[in-house]
Amino acid sequence: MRPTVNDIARAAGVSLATVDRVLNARPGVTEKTVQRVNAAIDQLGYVRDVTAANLARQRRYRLTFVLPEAPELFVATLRDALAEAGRSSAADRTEIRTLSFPAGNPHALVRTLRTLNSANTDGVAIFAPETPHVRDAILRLKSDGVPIVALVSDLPNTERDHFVGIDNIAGGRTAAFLMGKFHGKRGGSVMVLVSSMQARDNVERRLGFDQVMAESFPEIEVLPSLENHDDEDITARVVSEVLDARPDLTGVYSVGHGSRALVEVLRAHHRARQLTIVAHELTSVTREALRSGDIDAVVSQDVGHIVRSALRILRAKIDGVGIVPGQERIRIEIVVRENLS
Amino acid sequence: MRPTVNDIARAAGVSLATVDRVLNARPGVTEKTVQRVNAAIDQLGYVRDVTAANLARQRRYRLTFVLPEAPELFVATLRDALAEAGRSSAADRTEIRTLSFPAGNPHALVRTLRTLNSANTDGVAIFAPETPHVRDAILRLKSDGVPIVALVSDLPNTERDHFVGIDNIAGGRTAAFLMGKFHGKRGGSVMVLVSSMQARDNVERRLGFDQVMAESFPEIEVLPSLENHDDEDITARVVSEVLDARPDLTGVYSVGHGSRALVEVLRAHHRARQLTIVAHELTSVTREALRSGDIDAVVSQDVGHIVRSALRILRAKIDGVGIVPGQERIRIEIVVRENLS
DNA sequence: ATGAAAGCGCTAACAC
DNA sequence: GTGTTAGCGCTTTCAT
Repeated sequence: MRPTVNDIARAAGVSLATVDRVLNARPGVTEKTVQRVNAAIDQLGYVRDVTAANLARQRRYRLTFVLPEAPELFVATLRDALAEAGRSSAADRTEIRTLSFPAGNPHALVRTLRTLNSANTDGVAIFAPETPHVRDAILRLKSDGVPIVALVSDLPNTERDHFVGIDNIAGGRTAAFLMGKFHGKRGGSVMVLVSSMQARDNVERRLGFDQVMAESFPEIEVLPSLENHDDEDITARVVSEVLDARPDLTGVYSVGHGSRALVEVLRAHHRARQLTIVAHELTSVTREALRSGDIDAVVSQDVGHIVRSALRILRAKIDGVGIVPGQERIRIEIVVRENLS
Repeated sequence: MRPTVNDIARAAGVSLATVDRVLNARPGVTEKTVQRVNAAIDQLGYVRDVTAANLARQRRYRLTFVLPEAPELFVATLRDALAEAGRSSAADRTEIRTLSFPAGNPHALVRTLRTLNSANTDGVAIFAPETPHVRDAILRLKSDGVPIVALVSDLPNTERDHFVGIDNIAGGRTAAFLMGKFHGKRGGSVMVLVSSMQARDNVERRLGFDQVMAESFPEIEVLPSLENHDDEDITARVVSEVLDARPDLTGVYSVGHGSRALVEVLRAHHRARQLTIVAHELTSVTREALRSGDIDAVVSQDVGHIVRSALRILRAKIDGVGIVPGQERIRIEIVVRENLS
């Protein structure tokens, strides 16, 4: 039988209330008593039953997800995963609220963040680019005692409690490895399409991609980044231009979270099948393009895992308990036609 | 505020005990009362608090894992994952017991299974080949009311409650896709090394592999399976023979759970780098061989995920609650040098 | 500074 | 058949 607070109380010769005070590091206990209780705790090997504690405490976890209002399908899949998680969240006493801000509008984002405080939320998960004002808003929330996790794109200068997403440099390296290996030993040139060089994840992916292309596949020329700012018209135009200008093109690397316009243009030009195409994020578009053979490989991250992980981590931070690191490591998934779930 | 049993009792005009009886489908309640309680339940939108129920019930989950005593590193990684899970299992009132049987000894396995019953275990996870006696032993356990999940290799004729592992046909298809794509458009021949054609997962992988090689890469010849029965000496010998007999060999597909001897022989013959090599399961050996470039790709399954999933599913079956399918889907992971955790 | 006692949402004896 | 009551392991007033 596992020892309970009662066993500790008896062993230490104090009351339940005192044990509880020590357990929760609350003031009003003599140092000597604290010692005695702690001695009993590790002598009996006590581990507190978090579920019982939460029951007594009537704990609810009011968690807020802050997501961009963006056209990319990836964000939609993330929202779907969140909605799915919301369905079973009542069972874990979790209330999920989602706040949206227009992508690329840091002011709106900051305004949104300003509405949040420890009185109305117990934890925040945020998918947003890091700008100075955003950083300040997050620091304020943190100092208000609200745990924060960064989703998908890290916010390294905000003291966020955790980053839930893939290592994007390694993601770019993986994309390059696949590009090089699928490409074959002949020379060629690869177009790189990014959504924005402001987005940290995009920059990191491009960096990793360049590293491996240079190291391992020097015979392939990597063209300068084309920025599309997540605008499908821009994408259509710049991709068309390159396609016309470079009949020798052999590959395309789509760095950002959206690939719809790219796939459409490549198909219209009848170039998709001859090119080696590597994209990021599994969405209805990339899924279908993998199936048809238009895209060769997708480097992805499991949005369901990201959401569940964010929830677990926030709850753990709120409860002040540890996490299982292995369970929270978001893997860099490689998806090809044959392992398409 | 979420409604509680008290609210239901009040609304239905009955006592707590009666609500509890209805909730747990226990006998001794008039049909009419049942109706009234159920009406109140869905009128108030009641969802039972499973943690509170488990607290009151003092529920412990005594779970048994039955694993082969096998030389392959993969089994060792599975055991490690289990040990890791065991460390935090006290928090979820779960007691994990591991039973081992000598690989390839169905009698010993059956003897082990016979020691199990509903009095000494609440759920069983088993990684073993399906033989008639094994099937009977499992059916007996099932009819004793013990939930069963099959790990890694399915036991489809045993009415196991769930299979926790990858779709091995798709796993073989994935391996073939990588083999073909990495191989390049020249002809060639691929050696296939299986551990045993008795093992269902091996057979399925080989099947999937052949499908895709025939469909998509007909220019590559796929050689007949070489069985090694997980014996490293046999592996060394047969691989050496083929290597000598087929200087035109261009690829190797390692189907089984172990690849140590294979990697060693290929290195000794200085053939690893020129060949396209695809193996299964991420272990210290395949990890190192990916890093060195000796193995090109590994098709794997996350053992940590497998173990956590098995635990969640068994607990859910015991509690009679549902699972989140997306969370329990074991992904077919593709691991290359650059996304090596 | 410490303790007694009630209660969180649910289950399970034991009455009636 | 149905209700009363005492917990499960922990937290939290409110006394002392």
